[in-house]
Amino acid sequence: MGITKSEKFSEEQNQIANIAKAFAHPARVAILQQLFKMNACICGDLVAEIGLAQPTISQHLKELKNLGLIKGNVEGTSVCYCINEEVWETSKEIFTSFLDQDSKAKSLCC
Amino acid sequence: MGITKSEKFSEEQNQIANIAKAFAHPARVAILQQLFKMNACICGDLVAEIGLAQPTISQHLKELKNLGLIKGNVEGTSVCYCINEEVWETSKEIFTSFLDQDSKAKSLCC
DNA sequence: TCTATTTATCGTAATATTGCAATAAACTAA
DNA sequence: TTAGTTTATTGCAATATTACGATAAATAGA
Repeated sequence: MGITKSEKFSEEQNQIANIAKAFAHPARVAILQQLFKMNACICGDLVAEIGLAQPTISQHLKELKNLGLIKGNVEGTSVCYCINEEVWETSKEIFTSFLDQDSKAKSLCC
Repeated sequence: MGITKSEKFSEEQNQIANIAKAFAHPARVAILQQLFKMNACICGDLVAEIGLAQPTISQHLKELKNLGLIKGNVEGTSVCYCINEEVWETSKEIFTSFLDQDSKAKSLCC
Protein backbone atom coordinates (compact mmCIF):
# COMPACT_ATOMS: atom_id res chain seq x y z
CA MET A 1 0.00 0.00 0.00
CA GLY A 2 2.89 2.38 0.57
CA ILE A 3 0.71 5.10 2.03
CA THR A 4 1.26 6.36 5.55
CA LYS A 5 -1.84 5.96 7.72
CA SER A 6 -1.72 9.44 9.23
CA GLU A 7 -5.19 9.12 10.72
CA LYS A 8 -3.88 6.56 13.18
CA PHE A 9 -1.61 9.13 14.79
CA SER A 10 -1.93 12.34 16.75
CA GLU A 11 -1.52 15.75 15.17
CA GLU A 12 1.73 16.17 17.07
CA GLN A 13 3.14 12.86 15.86
CA ASN A 14 2.33 13.71 12.26
CA GLN A 15 3.83 17.15 12.71
CA ILE A 16 7.08 15.75 14.07
CA ALA A 17 7.24 13.24 11.23
CA ASN A 18 6.62 15.93 8.61
CA ILE A 19 9.34 18.19 9.96
CA ALA A 20 11.70 15.21 10.12
CA LYS A 21 10.91 14.44 6.49
CA ALA A 22 12.19 17.87 5.51
CA PHE A 23 15.51 17.05 7.16
CA ALA A 24 15.61 13.48 5.86
CA HIS A 25 17.64 14.22 2.73
CA PRO A 26 21.25 15.44 2.83
CA ALA A 27 20.60 17.89 -0.01
CA ARG A 28 17.93 19.63 2.03
CA VAL A 29 20.20 19.62 5.08
CA ALA A 30 22.92 21.18 2.94
CA ILE A 31 20.54 23.80 1.54
CA LEU A 32 19.41 24.84 5.01
CA GLN A 33 22.99 25.00 6.30
CA GLN A 34 24.01 27.12 3.33
CA LEU A 35 21.08 29.49 3.85
CA PHE A 36 22.07 29.93 7.48
CA LYS A 37 25.70 30.40 6.57
CA MET A 38 25.01 32.97 3.88
CA ASN A 39 21.82 34.39 5.43
CA ALA A 40 20.37 34.35 1.92
CA CYS A 41 21.32 32.54 -1.25
CA ILE A 42 20.55 32.64 -4.94
CA CYS A 43 19.16 29.38 -6.30
CA GLY A 44 21.94 29.12 -8.87
CA ASP A 45 24.58 29.39 -6.16
CA LEU A 46 22.97 26.48 -4.34
CA VAL A 47 23.09 24.43 -7.54
CA ALA A 48 26.80 25.19 -7.89
CA GLU A 49 27.53 24.61 -4.21
CA ILE A 50 25.70 21.29 -3.87
CA GLY A 51 26.42 19.75 -7.24
CA LEU A 52 23.10 18.20 -8.10
CA ALA A 53 21.27 19.12 -11.28
CA GLN A 54 19.29 22.34 -11.28
CA PRO A 55 15.84 20.67 -11.49
CA THR A 56 16.76 18.45 -8.55
CA ILE A 57 17.72 21.41 -6.37
CA SER A 58 14.62 23.24 -7.48
CA GLN A 59 12.52 20.30 -6.33
CA HIS A 60 14.18 20.17 -2.92
CA LEU A 61 13.69 23.93 -2.57
CA LYS A 62 10.03 23.47 -3.39
CA GLU A 63 9.60 20.89 -0.61
CA LEU A 64 11.26 23.16 1.93
CA LYS A 65 9.09 26.02 0.72
CA ASN A 66 5.91 23.94 0.94
CA LEU A 67 6.69 23.24 4.57
CA GLY A 68 7.31 26.94 5.05
CA LEU A 69 10.87 26.50 6.28
CA ILE A 70 12.25 28.78 3.56
CA LYS A 71 10.96 31.59 1.41
CA GLY A 72 12.08 32.85 -1.96
CA ASN A 73 12.24 36.39 -3.28
CA VAL A 74 12.37 37.00 -7.00
CA GLU A 75 15.20 39.33 -7.94
CA GLY A 76 15.16 39.88 -11.65
CA THR A 77 15.73 36.55 -13.34
CA SER A 78 17.07 34.91 -10.23
CA VAL A 79 15.46 33.90 -6.96
CA CYS A 80 16.94 34.59 -3.55
CA TYR A 81 16.08 32.02 -0.91
CA CYS A 82 16.30 32.45 2.83
CA ILE A 83 15.17 30.85 6.07
CA ASN A 84 11.67 31.66 7.29
CA GLU A 85 12.65 32.36 10.86
CA GLU A 86 9.18 32.12 12.39
CA VAL A 87 8.53 28.68 10.92
CA TRP A 88 12.05 27.53 11.72
CA GLU A 89 11.61 28.58 15.33
CA THR A 90 8.27 26.80 15.68
CA SER A 91 9.58 23.64 14.03
CA LYS A 92 12.65 23.75 16.22
CA GLU A 93 10.52 23.98 19.36
CA ILE A 94 8.34 21.05 18.32
CA PHE A 95 11.36 18.96 17.48
CA THR A 96 13.38 19.95 20.52
CA SER A 97 10.57 19.00 22.86
CA PHE A 98 10.42 15.61 21.10
CA LEU A 99 14.17 15.15 21.52
CA ASP A 100 14.04 16.28 25.14
CA GLN A 101 11.53 13.67 26.24
CA ASP A 102 14.42 11.59 27.56
CA SER A 103 14.87 14.11 30.37
CA LYS A 104 11.43 13.19 31.73
CA ALA A 105 11.90 9.45 31.47
CA LYS A 106 13.45 7.42 34.23
CA SER A 107 16.04 4.97 33.04
CA LEU A 108 14.75 1.45 33.56
CA CYS A 109 15.52 -0.72 30.60
CA CYS A 110 14.71 -4.40 30.24
CA MET B 1 16.80 7.49 -10.44
CA GLY B 2 15.45 7.48 -6.91
CA ILE B 3 18.78 6.88 -5.22
CA THR B 4 20.21 9.49 -2.90
CA LYS B 5 23.68 10.66 -3.94
CA SER B 6 25.24 10.45 -0.48
CA GLU B 7 28.75 10.88 -1.83
CA LYS B 8 27.97 14.48 -2.72
CA PHE B 9 27.47 15.36 0.94
CA SER B 10 29.50 15.52 4.11
CA GLU B 11 29.44 12.77 6.71
CA GLU B 12 27.61 15.12 9.06
CA GLN B 13 24.95 15.97 6.50
CA ASN B 14 24.31 12.29 5.80
CA GLN B 15 24.21 11.57 9.52
CA ILE B 16 21.62 14.26 10.15
CA ALA B 17 19.52 13.02 7.23
CA ASN B 18 19.70 9.42 8.48
CA ILE B 19 18.61 10.34 11.99
CA ALA B 20 15.82 12.46 10.54
CA LYS B 21 14.68 9.49 8.46
CA ALA B 22 14.14 7.51 11.65
CA PHE B 23 11.80 10.23 12.89
CA ALA B 24 10.13 10.72 9.51
CA HIS B 25 7.22 8.35 10.08
CA PRO B 26 4.53 8.91 12.73
CA ALA B 27 4.54 5.22 13.68
CA ARG B 28 8.21 5.43 14.62
CA VAL B 29 7.61 8.68 16.48
CA ALA B 30 4.79 6.94 18.36
CA ILE B 31 6.96 3.92 19.15
CA LEU B 32 9.73 6.08 20.56
CA GLN B 33 7.29 8.13 22.63
CA GLN B 34 5.72 4.98 24.00
CA LEU B 35 9.12 3.52 24.90
CA PHE B 36 10.00 6.69 26.77
CA LYS B 37 6.63 6.77 28.49
CA MET B 38 6.77 3.13 29.59
CA ASN B 39 10.57 2.90 29.84
CA ALA B 40 10.25 -0.47 28.14
CA CYS B 41 7.53 -2.09 26.09
CA ILE B 42 6.57 -5.48 24.73
CA CYS B 43 6.26 -5.58 20.96
CA GLY B 44 2.68 -6.84 21.20
CA ASP B 45 1.69 -3.90 23.36
CA LEU B 46 3.06 -1.54 20.72
CA VAL B 47 0.99 -3.31 18.08
CA ALA B 48 -2.14 -2.88 20.22
CA GLU B 49 -1.30 0.70 21.13
CA ILE B 50 -0.52 1.94 17.63
CA GLY B 51 -3.04 -0.02 15.62
CA LEU B 52 -1.02 -1.02 12.61
CA ALA B 53 -0.59 -4.66 11.65
CA GLN B 54 2.00 -6.66 13.55
CA PRO B 55 4.37 -7.11 10.57
CA THR B 56 4.25 -3.36 9.96
CA ILE B 57 5.22 -2.55 13.53
CA SER B 58 7.91 -5.21 13.42
CA GLN B 59 9.36 -3.54 10.34
CA HIS B 60 9.41 -0.10 11.97
CA LEU B 61 11.04 -1.61 15.06
CA LYS B 62 13.69 -3.15 12.84
CA GLU B 63 14.53 0.20 11.29
CA LEU B 64 14.87 1.85 14.69
CA LYS B 65 17.00 -1.06 15.82
CA ASN B 66 19.21 -0.88 12.73
CA LEU B 67 19.93 2.75 13.54
CA GLY B 68 20.67 1.71 17.11
CA LEU B 69 18.05 3.97 18.65
CA ILE B 70 16.32 1.05 20.37
CA LYS B 71 17.27 -2.40 21.58
CA GLY B 72 15.17 -5.51 22.13
CA ASN B 73 15.44 -8.14 24.83
CA VAL B 74 13.85 -11.54 24.31
CA GLU B 75 11.67 -12.53 27.26
CA GLY B 76 10.18 -15.92 26.64
CA THR B 77 8.01 -15.72 23.55
CA SER B 78 7.81 -11.97 23.62
CA VAL B 79 10.37 -9.22 23.02
CA CYS B 80 10.82 -6.21 25.27
CA TYR B 81 11.99 -3.08 23.48
CA CYS B 82 13.58 -0.03 25.04
CA ILE B 83 15.52 3.10 24.13
CA ASN B 84 19.26 2.76 23.67
CA GLU B 85 20.19 5.77 25.74
CA GLU B 86 23.74 6.18 24.48
CA VAL B 87 22.69 6.27 20.84
CA TRP B 88 19.72 8.47 21.63
CA GLU B 89 21.97 10.94 23.41
CA THR B 90 24.46 11.07 20.53
CA SER B 91 21.71 11.47 17.93
CA LYS B 92 20.10 14.15 20.01
CA GLU B 93 23.34 16.09 20.20
CA ILE B 94 23.90 15.88 16.46
CA PHE B 95 20.36 16.98 15.77
CA THR B 96 20.26 19.70 18.37
CA SER B 97 23.40 21.30 17.03
CA PHE B 98 21.80 21.27 13.58
CA LEU B 99 18.64 22.89 14.94
CA ASP B 100 20.65 25.43 16.91
CA GLN B 101 22.53 26.81 13.92
CA ASP B 102 20.04 29.68 13.81
CA SER B 103 21.61 31.08 16.98
CA LYS B 104 24.86 31.69 15.11
CA ALA B 105 23.28 33.25 12.05
CA LYS B 106 22.57 36.94 11.84
CA SER B 107 19.13 37.75 10.55
CA LEU B 108 19.43 39.39 7.15
CA CYS B 109 16.85 38.03 4.78
CA CYS B 110 16.36 39.14 1.18
C1' DT C 1 5.64 -34.16 21.82
C1' DC C 2 1.90 -31.15 20.69
C1' DT C 3 -0.36 -26.78 20.94
C1' DA C 4 -0.72 -22.00 21.70
C1' DT C 5 1.54 -17.57 21.75
C1' DT C 6 4.51 -14.17 20.09
C1' DT C 7 7.60 -12.09 16.88
C1' DA C 8 10.29 -12.05 12.52
C1' DT C 9 10.56 -12.78 7.74
C1' DC C 10 8.94 -13.31 3.00
C1' DG C 11 6.46 -11.89 -0.82
C1' DT C 12 3.89 -8.66 -3.04
C1' DA C 13 1.20 -4.45 -4.11
C1' DA C 14 0.65 0.43 -3.80
C1' DT C 15 2.61 4.72 -3.23
C1' DA C 16 6.50 8.03 -2.50
C1' DT C 17 10.99 9.80 -3.38
C1' DT C 18 15.01 10.94 -6.02
C1' DG C 19 17.20 12.49 -10.10
C1' DC C 20 17.61 14.57 -14.46
C1' DA C 21 16.80 15.74 -19.61
C1' DA C 22 13.82 18.52 -22.04
C1' DT C 23 11.29 22.37 -22.05
C1' DA C 24 8.47 26.16 -20.47
C1' DA C 25 8.16 30.50 -18.07
C1' DA C 26 9.79 34.87 -16.43
C1' DC C 27 12.72 38.43 -16.66
C1' DT C 28 16.76 41.58 -18.44
C1' DA C 29 19.18 43.92 -21.61
C1' DA C 30 20.43 45.07 -26.15
C1' DT D 1 11.38 42.36 -30.42
C1' DT D 2 15.13 39.19 -29.86
C1' DA D 3 18.60 36.79 -27.43
C1' DG D 4 20.46 35.44 -23.15
C1' DT D 5 19.93 34.13 -18.28
C1' DT D 6 17.78 31.95 -14.56
C1' DT D 7 14.36 29.15 -12.40
C1' DA D 8 10.16 26.15 -12.48
C1' DT D 9 7.67 22.48 -14.47
C1' DT D 10 6.88 18.22 -17.00
C1' DG D 11 7.69 13.57 -17.89
C1' DC D 12 9.84 9.61 -16.99
C1' DA D 13 12.89 5.93 -14.96
C1' DA D 14 14.96 3.90 -10.96
C1' DT D 15 14.77 3.08 -6.29
C1' DA D 16 12.75 3.39 -1.56
C1' DT D 17 9.05 3.18 1.66
C1' DT D 18 4.80 1.62 3.60
C1' DA D 19 1.54 -1.90 4.57
C1' DC D 20 -0.08 -6.41 5.31
C1' DG D 21 -1.34 -11.53 4.43
C1' DA D 22 0.89 -15.74 4.79
C1' DT D 23 4.08 -18.20 7.02
C1' DA D 24 8.25 -19.41 9.50
C1' DA D 25 10.79 -19.43 13.84
C1' DA D 26 11.19 -19.49 18.75
C1' DT D 27 9.56 -20.39 23.13
C1' DA D 28 6.39 -21.83 27.02
C1' DG D 29 3.35 -24.86 28.97
C1' DA D 30 0.30 -28.94 28.93
